[in-house]
Amino acid sequence: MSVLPNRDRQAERREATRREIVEAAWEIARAEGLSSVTLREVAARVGMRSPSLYTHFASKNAIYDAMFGEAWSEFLQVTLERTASLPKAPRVALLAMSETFFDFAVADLARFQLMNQRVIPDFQPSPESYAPSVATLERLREVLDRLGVDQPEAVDLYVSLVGGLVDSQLANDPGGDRWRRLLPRAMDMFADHLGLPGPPLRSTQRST
Amino acid sequence: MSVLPNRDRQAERREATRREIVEAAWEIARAEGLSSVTLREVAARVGMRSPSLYTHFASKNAIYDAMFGEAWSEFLQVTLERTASLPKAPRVALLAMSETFFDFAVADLARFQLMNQRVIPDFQPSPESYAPSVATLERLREVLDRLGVDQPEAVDLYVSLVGGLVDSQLANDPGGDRWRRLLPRAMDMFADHLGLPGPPLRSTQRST
DNA sequence: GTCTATAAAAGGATAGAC
DNA sequence: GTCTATCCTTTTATAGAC
Repeated sequence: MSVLPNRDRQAERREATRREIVEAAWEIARAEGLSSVTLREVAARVGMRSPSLYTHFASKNAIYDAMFGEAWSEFLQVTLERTASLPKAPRVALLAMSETFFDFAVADLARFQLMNQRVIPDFQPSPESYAPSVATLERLREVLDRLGVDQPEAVDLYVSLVGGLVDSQLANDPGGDRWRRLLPRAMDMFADHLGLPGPPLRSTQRST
Repeated sequence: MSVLPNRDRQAERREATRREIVEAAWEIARAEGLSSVTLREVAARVGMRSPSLYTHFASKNAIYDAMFGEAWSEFLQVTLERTASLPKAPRVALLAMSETFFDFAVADLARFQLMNQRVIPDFQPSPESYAPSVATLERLREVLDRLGVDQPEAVDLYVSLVGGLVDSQLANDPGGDRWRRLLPRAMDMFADHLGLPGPPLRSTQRST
């Protein structure tokens, strides 16, 4: 019957409600597009009226902000797990990482747009929500460096290369694998360029 | 004083008004974002009231459709001009093309989003507006083939590579050139991968 | 071809009762 | 913490006069 446990339970309940709201917003974003998220529909999905959302979020953009932070936190976690133990061979490791990133990005267009593109004109992530994205890139640099990708420009090139394949996949063949199948070739190209050791991931093939 | 000249003038005037409307929509899209285009503001910019727009376009999405078609037509024209006479050396030609594409894409975020990303949830381009994008890719395949990039997968890789650099530039360094500077390196990497002849575009540099 | 008037809906956000 | 009530704005689109 002490006070603190009650406070804890209240805080937990509050946090759970916040999560419910954000999850409802994700559902709408996935189904109807990021810009189609409305407070009314979010509220309806959690069994509330829209004004009640203001108890938990200061504005609609605050919900987008929570979504942004959550998405990058998830990606950071995926990154940390995937990079905790990588294959020794640099090329194999590069491919494993790329496939992880690719699959995460391609699994959810709305999430990808919120994380990496500027779809909501007046939305700017807060420093707290931005932090996990910085941490992710930091971790990526660290791992790439250990694989022999030690030039900053090469890291930029790697990010662009994988990101470009994701983009093409989402834009031109959503749900398919036309660009995902290019990952081994792309990683070989990249590894060859940097002179990374090891046998090629795929047998070199001629055009005819 | 014949009839047909009058008809012609009317048709010209009508077409000019359509162009004015689309140009006003572009201005708003560039200034406030693609999804912030509203009929009221478009109308205001051309000195009309919003209902009058329906004389020229059946719906708001019809305006987006005209914008989409116009953007790809411009890009097709830029592509045709740039590829009409290319440097003989494959690597130099690749770089020249990439720089043209990159600069066109990076010059206008709203245009890039409308052309290549799915920012407006319920917008689907009409076949007529989609046509110039098909023609552009066709022309690209043709030119790349002549440069020695004759595998379909290599074309996909090229498109992703340049597109990824554009994406990174727009997302992480808008207005800058951090990723544009990587174009020569990226083209060398790509050319090396395909065994294209010619000296590298940039001197090979070590990491230390 | 453009206007006024207006529909009809939906949007984000606030005030104040409970 | 959630509600009702409501504000005020904005949105796309239509009807009908001129």
